[in-house]
Amino acid sequence: MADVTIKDIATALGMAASTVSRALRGSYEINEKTRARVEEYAQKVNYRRNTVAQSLREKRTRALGVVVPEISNNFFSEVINGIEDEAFTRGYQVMIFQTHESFEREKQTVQQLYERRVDGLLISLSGQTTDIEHISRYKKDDLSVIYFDRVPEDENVDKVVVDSFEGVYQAATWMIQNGKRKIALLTSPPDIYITKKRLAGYAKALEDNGIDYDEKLIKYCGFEPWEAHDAIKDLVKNHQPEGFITCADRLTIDSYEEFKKQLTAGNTPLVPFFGFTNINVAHLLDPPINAIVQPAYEMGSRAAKLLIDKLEYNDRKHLGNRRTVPLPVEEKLKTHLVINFTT
Amino acid sequence: MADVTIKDIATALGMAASTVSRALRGSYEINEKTRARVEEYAQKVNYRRNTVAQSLREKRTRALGVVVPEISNNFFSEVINGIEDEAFTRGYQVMIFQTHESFEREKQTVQQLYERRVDGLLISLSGQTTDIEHISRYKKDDLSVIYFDRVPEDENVDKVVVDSFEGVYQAATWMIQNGKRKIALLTSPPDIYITKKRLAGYAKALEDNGIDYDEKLIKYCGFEPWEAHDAIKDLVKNHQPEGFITCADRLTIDSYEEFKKQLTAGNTPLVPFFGFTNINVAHLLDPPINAIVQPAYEMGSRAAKLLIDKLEYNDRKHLGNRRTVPLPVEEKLKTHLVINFTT
DNA sequence: TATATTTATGCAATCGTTTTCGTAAACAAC
DNA sequence: GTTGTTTACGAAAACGATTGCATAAATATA
Repeated sequence: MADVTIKDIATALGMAASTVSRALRGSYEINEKTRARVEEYAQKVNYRRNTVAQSLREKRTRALGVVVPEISNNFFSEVINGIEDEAFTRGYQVMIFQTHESFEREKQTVQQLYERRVDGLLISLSGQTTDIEHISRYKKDDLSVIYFDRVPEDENVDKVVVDSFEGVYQAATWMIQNGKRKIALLTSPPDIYITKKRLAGYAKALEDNGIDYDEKLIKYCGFEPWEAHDAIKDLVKNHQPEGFITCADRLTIDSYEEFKKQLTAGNTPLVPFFGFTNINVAHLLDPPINAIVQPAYEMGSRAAKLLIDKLEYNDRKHLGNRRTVPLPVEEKLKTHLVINFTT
Repeated sequence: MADVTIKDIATALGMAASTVSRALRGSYEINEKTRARVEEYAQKVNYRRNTVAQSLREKRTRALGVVVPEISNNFFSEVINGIEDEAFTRGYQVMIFQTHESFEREKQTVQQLYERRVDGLLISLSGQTTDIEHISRYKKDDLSVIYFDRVPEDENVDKVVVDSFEGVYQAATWMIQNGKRKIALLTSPPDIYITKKRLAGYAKALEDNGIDYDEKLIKYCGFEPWEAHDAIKDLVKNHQPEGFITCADRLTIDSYEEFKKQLTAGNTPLVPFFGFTNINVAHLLDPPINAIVQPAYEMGSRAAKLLIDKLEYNDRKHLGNRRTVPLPVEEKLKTHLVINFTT
């Protein structure tokens, strides 16, 4: 049978659709008895409101779009977890999409999300994305956006990030305190914003401890496993680092894999290995891996909270309160070290 | 500025909304010149169709609902990956929700999804779910459903599962071929459908090799880590198994953790450890873990394909072709063993 | 030239809800 | 008993896109 609509209920009960609508949403101007009748009947015929119609009418969907490079990545799935929880408790629903690191797909996805009229967007940019015209072309009134993790450099957008400077600084400092001076750093491509932060944290730790910065210990890698493998091979062969720091979830696994291979082959001594990683089995690896853990869940829930707050603020502004445009927010979350490997 | 609508374009170009609509969707009955004018103008004013309105009118959303216990679980995120890819290429979008193993939340979520008028639903049941009235109460015409992984026993529903009987059978057989006879099995609670399958596979492998079935080597665990920990402790202390097989992703990690602890403490010899797991670092663990790998990505894409095929079949039926009700489908996917540990 | 047929477009209803604006009926105030 | 006020509800117009039906203009046929 087709769905039962508000109109059906109205006819059945001999009243107007508007009355049923009001009764169902508990309007104060409906008589208690009428409300009870409507509710009872609605229950009986298993009425379910049609959110599509409601969204059209109200010009809002109570849906949020989430765009990430890859869902099956511990970090992102934890972030999504956080987003979903916050959204759920605030009565929003979440549509999730992945770009597979493709700019084209990101562009398409954002457009589709806009066409679906999601109320807001939470996005972590693809590896290929260099500018955000494809996102910012939508008016802020039409689509609120919060960036997280992989954010644009742009000053005028809201974002939630991790303090990578601090994270790398801490990891490098730990290395140095444990007597290591030749510390290899594997990180993302050089022109990305976040790469610069990481490099700066690394450099600062060295500087603070009077160690010379050696360009040859730095490797820039993309998303292909072989890039990490090659980097490790080269480092081991030509520079024999006394410790490794890797700066992304995938990168960490890929380099660790090769590192372990080199270790087993006897090409490198057992040295500490630090990774920006959220894998939940870091302590079960052998040799264990030290982790710079990003508060992924929290990043998600904070970003979602920020977005929803913004949406509800936007709503309020229509009530005629004078509008003070809120400044762009940048939330910076702290990483923490998990030491599984001790020298 | 508010969105530009089809009507806006119509007024601007001095034509009717219907003409614009037809031009935009490339109807054959629109003059080439008119179409070009409309398209050019639409482009210019950055027109985006409003999917909400379209969905209301067409009575379909081209959205699929996905409900899983937990997103941040390698298995499920891989499944989602598969779903999303298939859906994307077929022009559907995906809304993802998690139940956190709660029946109440599952019920709420399914209802919300229905109210949103998703065209179909892909669901893996929560740990607390024992019957599916909360799902099947929606008429099949209104909401097509495909179950995957954690499916109901019901014969009348479509599902995609893994051949757990075979998976466990193979793992147990491998153990036996490697000279192990006292094989511990850690699995899900006893009354669940899938548990029975797993037990049967285990029992059959023993039987085929003339080994007695020992009830004491079987442990049933829920989702709490301590349950796995306790199970391992007890097994090690009282039965000294010559091998372990665990039957779920979480369970595998939790038991392996305790197993490793016991191993380090010298309470158990180094014996093979088999897990139903999709973690991508199984080979990097020490001792390495043998995996019964489930084709998670494929499970997702198959389920999505099944669902979309069904939806499009349902559409066709309105064209008046005589309707043959398709029988419920059960697709059974093969697991495969990944041997990282050799005796 | 009158009629039939295409071709290209407009009109208006529809999808299911919400909401603004009325307005009868009931009640209160004087 | 006339004039306000509530109270409770109905009528109708949105929201934006699609589509069946009607029709004017252009072309073809007789």
